[in-house]
Amino acid sequence: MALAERLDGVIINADSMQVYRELAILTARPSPTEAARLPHALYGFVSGAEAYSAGRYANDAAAALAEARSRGRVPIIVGGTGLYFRALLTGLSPIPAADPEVRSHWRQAAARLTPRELHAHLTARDPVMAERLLPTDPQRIVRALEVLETTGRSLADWQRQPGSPAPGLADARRLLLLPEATQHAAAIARRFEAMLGDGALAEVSHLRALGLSGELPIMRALGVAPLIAHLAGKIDLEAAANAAKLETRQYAKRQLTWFRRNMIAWRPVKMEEMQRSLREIFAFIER
RNA sequence: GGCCUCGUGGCAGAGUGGUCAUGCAGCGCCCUGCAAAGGCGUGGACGUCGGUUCGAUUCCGGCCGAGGCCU
Repeated sequence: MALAERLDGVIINADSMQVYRELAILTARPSPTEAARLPHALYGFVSGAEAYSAGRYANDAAAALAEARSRGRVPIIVGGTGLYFRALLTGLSPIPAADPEVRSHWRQAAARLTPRELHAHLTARDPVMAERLLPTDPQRIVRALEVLETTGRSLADWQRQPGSPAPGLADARRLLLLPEATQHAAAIARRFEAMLGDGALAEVSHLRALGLSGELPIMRALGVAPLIAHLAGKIDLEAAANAAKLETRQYAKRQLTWFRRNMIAWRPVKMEEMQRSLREIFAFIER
């Protein structure tokens, strides 16, 4: 927010869950007040009934960047989804979107078959990808199968073609906000309690009433499953909160593993020091 | 005071005279269109002291601790 104000910027989302309309509190989306104060893009604009994707994000974000440019605003891309940043900064291989029917066929197959059986299908059709993927990884096996079937070419083949970064990001300044490790668990707990105080339970209750499939990404947002279990009378609120905090900690850990590996050249900023470092951060951005 | 049951890794929970429980958590890691997803790997234990035995977490005894019943 401080950067956006200073630079006359627009804040563009890079978080896979903050795109969904139905979940504002639980995904820690910018509040309506914040959103009114400064231009924001790609927040809460997708129905939870849809499965959004990195591919769609790459297109939407490129459009948001172009729009920012045309208005003379500085784009400030903010979020925690490493793959979305990769999609923007490195680009994804130019693979056509999977045919919806083919996709749903293989996803249903995945629900019915064991991962190994699914993998056997892949081995029969695309030995190269089958070799590359573990027979225990149904999600990626499905992806390989649907790409092969809709395009007639192996995913391995497609992935040999490098993607291209979104235009204008070559000289992007990259900041990596990092939590203080020893205080992270406590911060996560506090954040979840605050979400409950802000009405997360009611939000999930509305989401639950939509009766969406549990397979959809929105239903896998952190805290959704435990809060639904509580609403269904299966566990008490404290147990639900503990479960939500636990899955958040586990997610944060995976996230950090990704960052360590993929965001090596980013400039680290300790979250606790962000306020104090603002001047320094401005200098880094504006150099 | 007596009798009985029990005492396994952070937690739950099997089991055995000599070889591995397992699950969860923790820790490490992977990642090109569901990524807040999906997947892989991994340390750590048998309350304590003695006895029996080639060998005891496993059998026997003392002690300590927990629970139950009786007085």
